[in-house]
Amino acid sequence: MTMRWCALGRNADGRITAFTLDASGNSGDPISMERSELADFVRGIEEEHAPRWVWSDTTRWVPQLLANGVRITRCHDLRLSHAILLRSELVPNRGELAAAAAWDVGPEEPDPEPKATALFELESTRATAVPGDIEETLAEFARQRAALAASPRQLSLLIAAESAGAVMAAEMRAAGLPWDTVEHDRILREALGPRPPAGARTAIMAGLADEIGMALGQPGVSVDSPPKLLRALRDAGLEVQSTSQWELADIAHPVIAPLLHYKKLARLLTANGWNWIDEWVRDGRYHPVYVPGGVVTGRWASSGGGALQLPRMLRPVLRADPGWTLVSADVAQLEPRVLAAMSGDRAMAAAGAGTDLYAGLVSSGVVATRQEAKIAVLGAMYGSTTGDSGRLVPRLRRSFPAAMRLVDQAAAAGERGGVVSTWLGRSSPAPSDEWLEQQALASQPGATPRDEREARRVARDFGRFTRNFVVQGTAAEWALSWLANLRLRLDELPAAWAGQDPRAAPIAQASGPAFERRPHLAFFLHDEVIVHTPIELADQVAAAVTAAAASAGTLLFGDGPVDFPLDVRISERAEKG
DNA sequence: AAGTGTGGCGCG
DNA sequence: AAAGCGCGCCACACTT
Repeated sequence: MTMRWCALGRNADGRITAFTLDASGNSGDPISMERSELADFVRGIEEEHAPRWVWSDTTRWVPQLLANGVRITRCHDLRLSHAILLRSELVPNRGELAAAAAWDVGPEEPDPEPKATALFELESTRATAVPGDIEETLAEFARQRAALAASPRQLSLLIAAESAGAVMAAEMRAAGLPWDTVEHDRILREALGPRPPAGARTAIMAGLADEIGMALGQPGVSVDSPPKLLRALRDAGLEVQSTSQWELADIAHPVIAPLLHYKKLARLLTANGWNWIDEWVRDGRYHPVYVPGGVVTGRWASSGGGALQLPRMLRPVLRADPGWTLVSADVAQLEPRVLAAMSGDRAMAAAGAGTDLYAGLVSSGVVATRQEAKIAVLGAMYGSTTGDSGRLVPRLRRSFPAAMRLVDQAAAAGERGGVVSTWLGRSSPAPSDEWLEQQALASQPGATPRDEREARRVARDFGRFTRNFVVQGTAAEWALSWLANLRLRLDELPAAWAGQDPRAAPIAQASGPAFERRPHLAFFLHDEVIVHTPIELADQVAAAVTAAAASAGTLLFGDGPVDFPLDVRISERAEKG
């Protein structure tokens, strides 16, 4: 039998059952095992058959496999797939999925760090976790296969990409991002001065706070409390509505400079200061918790440590192990390129034919400066109507009618309370009952002008959401495809080192047994990826990153005119160890 | 004391 | 410039 899928589930008695299926869905005999046998079982099946593993929830299976040094190539994550298929307007037969309500749950809370133990802890502590037993796993898989069989092909791509994302998120969490705490401490000291006692300001911040109090004529004013600070500013004669930095920046007053400086330092200290290092960096690795599917558009969310908000000033802190280096890549203007590809807008594709789409808009005469191009494009995708951005959008409408029609139609659908879908078929959530009720009330005879105004306002809000949903969501699909393709290419690379004694290959011990001799994904942020790799393979990794981007473009959009150029950098800070 | 809401700011 | 999309996290202020 050709093994195409291998489903795993647990039994009531705590043992694990594996069910293998061929392409027709015929199953082999069930295989029952103790939890302690699972890692070896998966390793053996993976090497011989490389099936698509089918399981309830990747976060409950992969971390323990990785802790035992076992990686898998492909999976079908039933929880994430259920969420997509249940809501997708492209799935015609959603009734059975809707009836399986036990599968419609959000992501689990982050577990404590999985231990490298032979015993698997597959029980969830959460009451609302998805079912993990083998019968329910097989039943849900059958429902999803039926749904996919009745749906357009691209949904199968989306399910595969989402599932690959789940594996990659677990792998990146386990491997961690190589983090130089000495450099981090140096940056903190340079900006903030020596580490203060717990809960206290640094001396530099205290000095700035004194300056602020002096400048306002209110010694001891509370800088950390926006309401109090706002009152103090207004008492000092500054006509501000908030204490936001963008409102303060342009005011000429002695308090502004120390205040903005203080805000910068306070942010650094509380968000990414010494306490953050203590909490999140272990053994030279930052282990962020990625949450695939955590954003409605399909982007990943994160939980713990603010992985998606690492400030630029801390980028020098990312440092490869001795003998290793970091290959970083980001896509130039991913979202407008995705919009050009989705809409088939040939003029917009042509503007992006270089490496800089914004520069392309300038040279084709649509706008005068690169800055204007950026503002105009973002305004078009976000639904801006006022300011410079809103003023520039009509020019785009003339130059790129197909692209603008696509986002305008998505916005119109949202304003009507409708649902829109991404290129691969992820659908937006319907508006809330409250929203619908508000729209209904505003069209009743007794509605006040205020009712109508408010209803129109929230309608436009929802239209901006659906407008952006199709672009942001499709960009997330492109990025997932890119990453998944890259991962497969990276797994082919160690062969390139053949002829060398594998025992001589550099070891990244801190990344754990599954990653210590191979290039691996280390970080992902919407349109940006970082690979941690032995130096010898860095050029090949860079080539793989580029090739993967081309593959993603072809996978989603065929051989269309839109390309997705990358900025690829190999870290210079790594030293041969 | 613990939970919820808000302002502010970091990222794409 | 600070309006227009999506997030997470912190400190403070207010509620229970």
